[in-house]
Amino acid sequence: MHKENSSDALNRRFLFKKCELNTALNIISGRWKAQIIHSIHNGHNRFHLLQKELTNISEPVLGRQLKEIETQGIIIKKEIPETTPTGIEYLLTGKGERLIPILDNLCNWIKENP
Amino acid sequence: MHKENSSDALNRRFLFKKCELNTALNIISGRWKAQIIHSIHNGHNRFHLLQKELTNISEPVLGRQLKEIETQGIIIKKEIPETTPTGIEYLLTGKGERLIPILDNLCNWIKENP
DNA sequence: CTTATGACTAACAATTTTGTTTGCTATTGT
DNA sequence: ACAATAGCAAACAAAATTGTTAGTCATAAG
Repeated sequence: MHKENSSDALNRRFLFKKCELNTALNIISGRWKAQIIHSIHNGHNRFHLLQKELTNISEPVLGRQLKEIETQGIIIKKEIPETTPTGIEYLLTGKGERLIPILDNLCNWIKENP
Repeated sequence: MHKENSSDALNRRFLFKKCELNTALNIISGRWKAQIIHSIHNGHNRFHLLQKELTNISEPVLGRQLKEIETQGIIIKKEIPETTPTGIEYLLTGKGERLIPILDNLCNWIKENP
């Protein structure tokens, strides 16, 4: 986990204070996070659908990434009634939705500046 | 370094293929990179100026981050003539300049969605 | 002749991130 | 009875990122 007072942790906090840009990047820069957010936006909004989309991801890894972006308020979980076992839907929050165009810009930036 | 065939490396490549978004994020998601790009844009375009801006960064770390964003074509180095020791200026390339508004959007996104 | 400057680099250690193995829940289909 | 489904979680191992220590070069100032 985190060591609170390692140089690494101190530097991370220094950057968070310096500019919100670093906070934002911290949220979306995990290995699968941006892709998960995009995939949910494209309708792959169930655990097993995401597993299919992200061929090589393992269950614990997907679970962790989902939990982290949930903690950051990018997605929320919603139980689907009358399903067994109880299905869970992932939905983008407003914050999450407003991130989508920025991710698209990033995508186009690379396409136009290879 | 890199292990070419570790699961981690394979997954990274899977994502690069899946969507350019992941390539873009890979370029800017190092600990200091986005902040360095922004600082250069704001005129802190010398090695020693960046060191002052990023209080706690060490020289080897700054050197590495600069080299990486140079390799990605975000910045270029330029010798300043008639200086001893020879000074180096860092300049954003076109690709780098076109990244700035996107970083600003990310910054505003967090400010507006805390 | 020692120290300072500007701009690094290699080698190594600390820390964090990512991935793996194993196990769980409750219900339905065979 | 047994496997299958959907959706996880803890504990651990592997790998990558980040930070540290020590050194380089050429010139100029004290």
